[in-house]
Amino acid sequence: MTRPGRPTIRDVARAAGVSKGLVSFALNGRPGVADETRERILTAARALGWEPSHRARALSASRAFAVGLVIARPPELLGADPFFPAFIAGVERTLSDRGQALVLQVVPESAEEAGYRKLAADGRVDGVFLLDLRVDDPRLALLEQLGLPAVTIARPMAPTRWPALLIDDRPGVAAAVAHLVELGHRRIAHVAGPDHFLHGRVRRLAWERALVDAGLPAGPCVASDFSAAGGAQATRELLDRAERPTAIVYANDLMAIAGLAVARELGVDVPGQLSVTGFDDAELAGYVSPTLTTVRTDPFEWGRAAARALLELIDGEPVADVPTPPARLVVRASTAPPPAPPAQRRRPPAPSRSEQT
Amino acid sequence: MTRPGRPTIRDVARAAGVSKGLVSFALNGRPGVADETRERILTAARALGWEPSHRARALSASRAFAVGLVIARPPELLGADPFFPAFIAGVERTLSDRGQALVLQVVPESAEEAGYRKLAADGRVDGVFLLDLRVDDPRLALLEQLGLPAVTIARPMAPTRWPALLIDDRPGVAAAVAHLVELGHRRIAHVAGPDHFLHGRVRRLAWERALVDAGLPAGPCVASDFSAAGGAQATRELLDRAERPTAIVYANDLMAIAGLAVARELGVDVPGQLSVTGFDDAELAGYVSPTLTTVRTDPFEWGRAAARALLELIDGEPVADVPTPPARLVVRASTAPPPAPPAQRRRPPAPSRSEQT
DNA sequence: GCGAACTACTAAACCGGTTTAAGCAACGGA
DNA sequence: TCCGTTGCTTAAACCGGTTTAGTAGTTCGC
Repeated sequence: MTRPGRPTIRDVARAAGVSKGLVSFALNGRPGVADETRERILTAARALGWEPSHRARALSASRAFAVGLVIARPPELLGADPFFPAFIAGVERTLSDRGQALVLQVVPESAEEAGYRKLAADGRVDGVFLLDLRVDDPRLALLEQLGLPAVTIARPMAPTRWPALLIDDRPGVAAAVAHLVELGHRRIAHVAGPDHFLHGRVRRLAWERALVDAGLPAGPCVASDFSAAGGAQATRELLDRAERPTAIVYANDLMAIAGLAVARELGVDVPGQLSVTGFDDAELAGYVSPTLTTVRTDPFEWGRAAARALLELIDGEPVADVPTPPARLVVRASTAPPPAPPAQRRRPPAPSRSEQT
Repeated sequence: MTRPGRPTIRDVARAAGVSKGLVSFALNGRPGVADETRERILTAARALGWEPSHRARALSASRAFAVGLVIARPPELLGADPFFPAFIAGVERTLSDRGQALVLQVVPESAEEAGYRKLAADGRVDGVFLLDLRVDDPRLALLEQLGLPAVTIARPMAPTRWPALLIDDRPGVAAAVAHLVELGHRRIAHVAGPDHFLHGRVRRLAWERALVDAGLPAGPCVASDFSAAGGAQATRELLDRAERPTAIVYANDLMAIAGLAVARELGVDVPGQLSVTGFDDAELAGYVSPTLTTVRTDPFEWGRAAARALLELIDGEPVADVPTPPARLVVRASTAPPPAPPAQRRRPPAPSRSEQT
């Protein structure tokens, strides 16, 4: 009498002439099983085409064998951000080797907390990634309260019990500013991301710091929102000012590309009259006109590394913060020396600080 | 003695003074439970803060309460495509109300089949979405063989047992071509997606058909790959030809935007000398220069509808193909009348066919 | 020659739900 | 008065693994 459906551990046990428990032992490579018996069991399992039921294992082990990702951005913003797909692909690269799955939640911003609560309550995942960190991020306390292991993408301001992926945007921004300074720019503006996002703030502070390091006065900064619409609006604002900047450092490529279009509409030549840098190195960055000087990051690698750390954490191993390779400035055609000043207000080149990385 | 951890159905049963089974009955609203008792059970459950273990339920019901999505595109391509995040967000909107989760797999193209096999073998999901349909898609047979319910996004060429989300790109492309024809264009080229992708082929055929309908000769077509690099390359090829097209219909926005940059590099004014249309209406489409005339689709709504259909299918209900609202042409600044021909080769306006939608 | 220790294995409990079969009480009909 | 229903409830099996406790049979030490 053939029972329909997938074979279970019972069928294997019967076929090998042993008990269920022993099959489990043999499969999990535990000691106390005679070599000859283990071989017989594995052969029987293979012959039946048995693989253990993930669901049964999840129940008895009280583990989900999955990790979660809650995304609380509006879809428009997601759609243009090259970060996510690459990050997720990297995560999968690690997960797939280890029989783990990725559970994704895309929720309205208002439902973010509920998203994590639900993943935890349902026991859908054993841990989560914390993306788009905010200043004083309330999710850190939430996850601690929920007892849900997490790896933070970038290091939060307040110390936490969770390991962090050490992403440092500062050298990238610093390199962009240094590049502009080297070209001769002195009025270097910034179009920032929201200041409550850690990466928004960090990039802004890095820009500020780089100006100081170059001995330049503080430059104009417009807070924006990482969106194309926001980038366009911010650019218009900067170019409307009496004293126009000769260069704009954008906090991401999407805003920078929108900025290119605005400059063009206003008849401001890039890079002739205005230099522009982005951040991310999205695919389009190399295919707009002029091609965009930007900072290249490696979200795929981040995903791999973050997933590895999270799985180790879930396994109870002690996990330290994970370093990542530094970002690299990619110089293209959107940056050039500033236009010669209309009135020759000559000043000596930037004082103090002689070196730049 | 307080037992640690989450309360289980046992605890609720004990608190309400009934058996486990009755708690299950009460919770699932099954008949045969006295009203007074049901109330008592629900009260006890609420007091204990109990919610049923998803894992236990999954085991005994042989259901995962989750659906899957396997994405086999290279991450660069994903990153610039506004389709996915919006589609996924729409899927979630449906899922989250019903206690379902989304399991995502991003795999190398070579591992696509393995991705589905694994989702099925692990019992991680009860059904999947089939995206990026190909001509003679082998996954249709695979899923049938695996017994994994599916909803196809767009209707496959060969009939299947799976319901399809009826997405018709043709009216969108037709509207774009009609718009160009109305402006006076007669040499309308196409930069196509890969022809083995259904949406690549469908858009190309729709373009061909629209030319015929307008009484125009077949136009030049360059097969490309939906990427910015591909779009740029294809554009260069078209603009290098002896007889340049006066308009190019691109199969997606990403290629169109890359095309704009190429035109600019070559000194071809858009829309003065060349009109350009895209497909998708990505966020950036409204923020490049010139702003892009394109076809707006609604992937969020598609996600909602597809998820609804898939859940019904999984529940064993008969599911018909799901209609979707038609795409809409969004006219912006990248289209205009063609330049006056250098040599006045006068011909009467397009014959036959008088109406266009 | 007897208990201790070890090896190889089995039986049964367990994870936390759902579902089936059975039990009990009250009720209606003949 | 007895039987057949109907309504409510319980006990137990079940999903398919993991894990613990326990049992034979050997080997070792003294």
